[in-house]
Amino acid sequence: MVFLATLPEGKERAGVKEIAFAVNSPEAFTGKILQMLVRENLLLSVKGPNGGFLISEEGRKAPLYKIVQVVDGDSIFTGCALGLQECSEKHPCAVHYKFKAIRDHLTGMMMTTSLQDMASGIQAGVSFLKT
Amino acid sequence: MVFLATLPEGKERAGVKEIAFAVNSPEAFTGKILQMLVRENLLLSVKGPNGGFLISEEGRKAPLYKIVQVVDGDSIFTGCALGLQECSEKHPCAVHYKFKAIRDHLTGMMMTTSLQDMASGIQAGVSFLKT
DNA sequence: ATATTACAGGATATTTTTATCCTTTATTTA
DNA sequence: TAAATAAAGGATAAAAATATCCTGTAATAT
Repeated sequence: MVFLATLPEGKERAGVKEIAFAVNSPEAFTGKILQMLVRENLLLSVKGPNGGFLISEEGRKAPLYKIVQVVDGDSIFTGCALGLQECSEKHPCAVHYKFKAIRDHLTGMMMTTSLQDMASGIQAGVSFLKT
Repeated sequence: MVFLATLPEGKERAGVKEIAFAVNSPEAFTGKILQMLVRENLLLSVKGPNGGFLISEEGRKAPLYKIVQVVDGDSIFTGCALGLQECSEKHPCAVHYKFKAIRDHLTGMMMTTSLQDMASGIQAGVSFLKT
């Protein structure tokens, strides 16, 4: 997603191969993840010659939070630190409140971080997509 | 560890079976984790009749941080959010600084949380070790 | 001393996650 | 309209994490 967000206007589409290389991830595996993102409308795909993936309207507006949720589910935002099946205010684990603060921090960060935030560092050459 | 920390003076030792039941975890698997904690000197073990595990001097002083490190390694404290092999100030990923804040928050929380903190909530009946 | 209890640890199995392969389907361009 | 390109998706495989089994060894109590 970040790689696609760094593409210049006029060339905002890239194939699996190009994307996988850019992020140093196996091609077939990258393809599966791209499929998830297409199914959830964060990406659009185009088949055939000069096809590939590009960020959708919805995808471009989505915070990092949404992308993580689509790819990894939201256990990272809601799961219990100690692994309790039911862990809540009513039935908290031994670190429920302390861990909730961490999760809220994480969730907040991901809610307020946009692809554009991430892409601009890459574009400026100050942050990296691989190795 | 928390369960052992809740045991009263005079009965501070418990067997694998009792511990596994208390935290609703498979017995053999729990045994392996207890072994790790013994090897790292956070627990002491006693064989034979009336044997079992108890918290060592060192274990009782250890912050939650240390326990997590022994059981899960420290990738949770140092790993890159985007999975880059090398992610550092010199070669940061697109969320390096934002994620560092989260990790520091987590690390700080675990550094300052003691077993006693966790155990006292259990003892008071306000927090739980299972389900 | 011996029987019994309980942890230690190596070997093995299961499950989940990660990754690949291959056929099908859609699209483009010649 | 045919050939080529590229994503879609089901089936499969490999790797990693989680969990179990079983034999050995140490300690206790009778």
